[in-house]
Amino acid sequence: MPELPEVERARALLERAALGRRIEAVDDTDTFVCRPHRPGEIAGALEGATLVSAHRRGKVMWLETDRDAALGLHLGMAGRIVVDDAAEGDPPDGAEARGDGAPRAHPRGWDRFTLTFADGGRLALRDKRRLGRVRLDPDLDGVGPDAAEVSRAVFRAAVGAGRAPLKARIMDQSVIAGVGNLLADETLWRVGLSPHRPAGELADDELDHLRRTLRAATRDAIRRGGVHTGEVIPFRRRGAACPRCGAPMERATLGGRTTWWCSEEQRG
DNA sequence: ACCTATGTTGATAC
DNA sequence: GGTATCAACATAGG
Repeated sequence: MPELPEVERARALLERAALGRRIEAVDDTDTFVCRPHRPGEIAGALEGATLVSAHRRGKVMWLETDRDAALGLHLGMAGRIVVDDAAEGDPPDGAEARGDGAPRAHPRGWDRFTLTFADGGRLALRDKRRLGRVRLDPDLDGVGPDAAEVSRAVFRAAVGAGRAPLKARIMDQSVIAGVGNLLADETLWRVGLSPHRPAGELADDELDHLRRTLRAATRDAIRRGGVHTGEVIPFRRRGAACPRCGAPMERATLGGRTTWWCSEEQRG
């Protein structure tokens, strides 16, 4: 699930539901999710601290505390943030208990990291695949500028270089941060650019158009609830036709990820 | 049963 | 250094 839009919604949930609360206990016993920390290390740094702010760059989130320690959170491939047993996007409280709402996406058994607050509530990283990650004081050195905020000049210089295919370039988190597989396909389809174009061959006006469209696609996805709400996402399947022009959608593996594009509007 | 697929990233090899 | 490939995890589905 989680690309920039999902992470931003998770960050907003943390901001409105977790700030100001005091941490009483920490479960950091999943050594894969909490690597390279030892069990108890994160707990020792955070127990007794109060959460004061929630931040994001690309797909990396972190919570600052009233101590010297920050709590880094990465949702990986399937992670969600759950506060007081409600995740962002869940049906209203009580719906599940009454049996008239959609079931929660993941049972509590997939909580890989948990903060228990002094008020009795809890915050969890719920992640069935365990590819999410929790770290103290996360290192942001290798994370490029946020895809939703990068300036035109920086975007031109960063994205318009190299001979890797355009799709691989915009998914490179050290180049710009936040774009994943679905947002990349959605954005390139909206612009009408081939995912195979060598990034360094793009003209400045193409890069500007790409940046504008990426920001629009990102905004739309945040507002609508996630990258799966993209216009072309339902057409990423065998036999589908482009919803704009009717030409066949094509598929290939690019940058290690399954890529779909319109055979007509996104010619190389 | 067996094979593929999946929104991520990081280590490794060329 | 930049780029490509595979492995890490745990499912779900054909």
